[in-house]
Amino acid sequence: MSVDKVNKLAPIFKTLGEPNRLRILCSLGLDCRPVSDIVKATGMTQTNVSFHLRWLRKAGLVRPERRGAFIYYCLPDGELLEIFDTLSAWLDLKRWKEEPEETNLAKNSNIK
Amino acid sequence: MSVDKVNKLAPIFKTLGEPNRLRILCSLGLDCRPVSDIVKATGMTQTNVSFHLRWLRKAGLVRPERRGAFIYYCLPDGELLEIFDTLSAWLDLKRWKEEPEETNLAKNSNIK
DNA sequence: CTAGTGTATGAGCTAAAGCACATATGAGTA
DNA sequence: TACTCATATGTGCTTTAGCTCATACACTAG
Repeated sequence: MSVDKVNKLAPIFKTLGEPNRLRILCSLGLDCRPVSDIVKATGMTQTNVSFHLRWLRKAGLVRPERRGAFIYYCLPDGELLEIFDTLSAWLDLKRWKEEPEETNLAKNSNIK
Repeated sequence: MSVDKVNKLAPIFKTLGEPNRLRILCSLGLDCRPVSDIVKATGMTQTNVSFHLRWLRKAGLVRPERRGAFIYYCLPDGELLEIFDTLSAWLDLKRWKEEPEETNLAKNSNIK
């Protein structure tokens, strides 16, 4: 994988790596929703939702759309959610087992 | 998407969101490589590579395997890299355009 | 125009991440 | 055993992310 790809993907992963931002994407699903809906759905403060929406906007993962006094946010499409599912399934099957509680690679030679 | 899935995915995304960690995964590809190889390939310091490898281990994305004096690191399989490609392609096609340099949603009503 | 609602922004605090230096551990070798 | 190489860990520093409070901005209704 190229340097370019790393530079493109890392900021996206970083954006997705914050649980509240992932919850916001989650709560959007395939619909467009106003901020106030997201606030209700997630239980986060309005300020904090707006804070994270800025990250998501800058990452290009959501788009704001004003409708009267409200600003609706939408995902580009459903594929991102599908990628989440693919990754989730992969994690369940393939991920290496967690190292047993604080394995100290230097102190225990339990590796082979 | 459920709360469980968010709790499972967010730490993975967070792990992948650090450019140096992504570069390390990158430099592994489908092979198993010793730390010293990663150091050479990435130009990072040994300390820093070890620091990030710990994150990757805890996330279950790499596994250490001692071979003599060396410790080799491997990915579980190639699917993770494929997921990267899928996401990368999606970003190229579907991602919303970045908001024009510091668009201030409060100050400009250029949103329809 | 004024008041009220919805949302974004700025300042400031705190906790955590990223990094390097020094050092410890573990394996191989003489 | 003692020495060297490969890698991990501990400590401390600096930067950044996440959060909240207060406030500004945009729109609507009267």
